[in-house]
Amino acid sequence: MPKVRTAQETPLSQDCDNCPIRHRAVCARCEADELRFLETIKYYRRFDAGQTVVWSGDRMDFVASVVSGIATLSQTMEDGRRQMVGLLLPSDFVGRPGRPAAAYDVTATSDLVMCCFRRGPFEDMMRTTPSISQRLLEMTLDELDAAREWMLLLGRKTAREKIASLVAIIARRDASLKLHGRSQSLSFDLPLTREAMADYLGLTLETVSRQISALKKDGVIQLTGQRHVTIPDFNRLVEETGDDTDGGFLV
Amino acid sequence: MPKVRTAQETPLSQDCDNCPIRHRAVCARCEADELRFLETIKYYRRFDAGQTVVWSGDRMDFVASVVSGIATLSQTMEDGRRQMVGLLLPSDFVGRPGRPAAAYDVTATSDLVMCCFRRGPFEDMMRTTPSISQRLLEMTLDELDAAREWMLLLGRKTAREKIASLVAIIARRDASLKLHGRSQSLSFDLPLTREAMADYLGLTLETVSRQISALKKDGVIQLTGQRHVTIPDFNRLVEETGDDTDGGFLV
DNA sequence: CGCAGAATTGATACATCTCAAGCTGGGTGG
DNA sequence: CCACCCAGCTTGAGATGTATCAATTCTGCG
Repeated sequence: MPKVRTAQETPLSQDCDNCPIRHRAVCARCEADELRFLETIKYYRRFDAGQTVVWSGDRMDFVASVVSGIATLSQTMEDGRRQMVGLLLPSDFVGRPGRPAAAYDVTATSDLVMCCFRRGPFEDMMRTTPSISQRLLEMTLDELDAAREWMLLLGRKTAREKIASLVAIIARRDASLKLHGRSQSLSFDLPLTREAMADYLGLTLETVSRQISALKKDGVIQLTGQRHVTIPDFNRLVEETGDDTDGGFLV
Repeated sequence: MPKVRTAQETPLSQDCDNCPIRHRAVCARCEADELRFLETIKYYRRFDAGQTVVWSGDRMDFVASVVSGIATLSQTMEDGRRQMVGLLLPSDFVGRPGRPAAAYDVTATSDLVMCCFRRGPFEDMMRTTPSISQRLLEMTLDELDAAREWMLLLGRKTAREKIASLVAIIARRDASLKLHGRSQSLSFDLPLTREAMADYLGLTLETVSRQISALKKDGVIQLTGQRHVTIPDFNRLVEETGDDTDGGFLV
């Protein structure tokens, strides 16, 4: 039967105008002439699910946008304890202008396509092109808010609240992509293994599994197979997250 | 004996040239004429230790730099669980351009002086002055790195490692202010109560107290009174943090 | 001197981790 | 085509680190 198709096989256009993340990525505010320049310093790279994009400490000669798929940022301690510190979705930015080495491990969680910009020319462009650096500032401030939300989760939430929060975040993102209404029942695949969820939530994978089972038993979520989730009542799920039920949601 | 002097009593110059944070704050890269403009939109505010600067959700018509003293950013859940998500030291930036309301509680941990810029004019200036927005981007990227380091601490470190990490961070900052050599014995005051440390570390204050006692008993730190700490061997302390002993330290 | 806030210390409870065994589903080789 | 295999997942039993509840003890200050 057909072998799994690896990510390298399909070619990609260099054309920024038809790019699916054109209006959300770091280039969102660029004018036509600026895009033409970006096209000269960019190249696409594809990774299969599970592949490592870069290791922490490796030299990194590019910065990039996630075009499709999901990647994670994580840190590992000497004895192997691991903490995910970023979940990168399409349009998110990877790398730090001015920094020659990766500060975190970057891993493709699904098949992944990245739009890479050679770091030197990109840095030059940032100096002269406010539309790039202003957009990057905005995105970085959003990421900082998300990181702080995550600090509350890691420091103070219970295992059950952590799982509910993660499911709610994935549900929200999925809903925003599919443009559903809010209160009807939502249904989507979890893009992470139990182990990756554990790394994200500061738990063990056994605890993740137990809490998912508990939320299922209590009717907060329904599972089809191991990855597919249905949310019968989104408000009920939000109650389980420990967050304010009324507004105030960032990112 | 003399009454505690409240923060309001000493007047302050508006002169940016003599500002103690001139070369580290958001204005670090400004030219003389840009400073002259900033002087027209800025004002100082003082807060006593313990005072709240703003509450999460409050309207916030300014952004600001910490001139002296220490402030914290924190989030509170409905049932009172609290997590600190930022520790603001002199030269750090408070507030988000473009956001009309505070996203976090901001509290003065010590007597505090802030240099506030009216938000509207500051945002206008950002659009036209790359030296401001580029510096802000750099500072925000640094904060994001610090937040991610903190996520590792919150998600994966033991209580003992958390305390050691906090003490090491305060020691490093103190050393960088005083320009000590690295390995000689360091000595400084903890700028936080046990409760504030607990909020920072995702622990209870009892656990903080116990772990400080344990590090003291093991000779990793020495205590004079409840707040003053001496580090006889900085490398020994770093070993207790769980971090890589060799290089790779961010922020 | 005595009070109030901050910190320490003790005893116990409990959430999560750890170690271990078994399950499930999809791909593969015989 | 079937049995096997393996990664991913679930479940169980017991260990352990931290929280919780409750007394004291410090310390600075009025």
